[in-house]
Amino acid sequence: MTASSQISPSDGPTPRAGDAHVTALARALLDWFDSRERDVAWRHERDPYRIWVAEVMAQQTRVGTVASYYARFTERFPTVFALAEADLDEVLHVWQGLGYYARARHLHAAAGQIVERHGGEVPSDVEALRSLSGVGPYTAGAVASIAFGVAEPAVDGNARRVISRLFDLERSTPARLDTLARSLVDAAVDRPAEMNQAIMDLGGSVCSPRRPACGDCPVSSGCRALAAGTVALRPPRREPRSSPIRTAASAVVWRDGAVLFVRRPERGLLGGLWDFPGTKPEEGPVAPGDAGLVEELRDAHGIVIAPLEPAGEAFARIRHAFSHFHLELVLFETRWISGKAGSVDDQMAGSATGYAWVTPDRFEKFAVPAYLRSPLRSLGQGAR
DNA sequence: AACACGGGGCC
DNA sequence: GGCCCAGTGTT
Repeated sequence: MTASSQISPSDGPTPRAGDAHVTALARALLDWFDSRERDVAWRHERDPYRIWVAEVMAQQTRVGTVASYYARFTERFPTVFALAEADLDEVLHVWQGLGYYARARHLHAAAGQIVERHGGEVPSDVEALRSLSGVGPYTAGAVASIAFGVAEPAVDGNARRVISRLFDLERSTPARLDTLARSLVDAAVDRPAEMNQAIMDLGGSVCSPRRPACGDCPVSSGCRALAAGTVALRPPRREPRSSPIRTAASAVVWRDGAVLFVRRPERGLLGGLWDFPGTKPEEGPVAPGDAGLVEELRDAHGIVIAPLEPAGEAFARIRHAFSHFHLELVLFETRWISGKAGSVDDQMAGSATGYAWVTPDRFEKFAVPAYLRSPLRSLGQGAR
């Protein structure tokens, strides 16, 4: 049995904190949350540091994907101090494959800020949290409420959908969502953590984007969008953005049984990850062949490689979808002739110089974009 | 206000 | 194989 039968639909204008609709919603959501099997491992966490890490990982990423990364990350960096003292390169390596690498960079930077400003203790104050790198309104509210019991809303994408539907919001602006989420948190006396998680979990399960299971919903009788028949319209979908095709060529440069890795700039796409040297992705559906590859390595890296055969066969062709463009990457195997970029023996050159000659047995020690994993496996199998 | 920023799951 | 998802920082 759910508490939904106790909720009467209200058709009034703007709901206010403390009104009967909000009170009934809050009670039903808490009842539902309390009776539910918790399906998220870190919901049992009490350590603010670990809660913070989990919330940052959960941004933009499904919980099922996060789980193994979370286990590895917290094992390798068990405390704020461990994270603050680590090399960014190693943090990125643990983060490899999770995407949105700025999160890892900000997490690392924020650990240093917590050590400096707060003696290594994650702050409970929302403003202090908000001033940390990579901590925005959502993460600040989530950590404050879940780790410290502070009565602050935490509006992620799931909460946004749930609230937009419960209150049938035509336009769900951040300010509007914050006000309504806060009213629910305030109505859940002394249980802000459970209230926020109930809302988010509902959005992550019953109140899904496409096929909400309104028949199983603990607050269906208080859902104004359901009553109005507008569930599918709440929240309004953002119009899809165009995703142009960009093409690029990269070089697998062999030298004495090792391959040249270059470190990508910390800012920007795949920032701080290791990559093959090559041309910049340029718009256009036409395959670039090897055009410009030899010149690019000479001009950008001061490395001379053997000229590619005119009809040189590509080692691999990769298609990878980013959220805002499609990458078509062609890899060519080639030989080093001359140029700086350290030596094969100097294995420590990597992080400091941005260049590393890497033998296949060490490929896995480098953080690379997900789309290079498969080609790297192939390279490792055929020894040169 | 609009855009940059990954990768995986779903249909 | 294309579509969808969605916090924070930057501009």
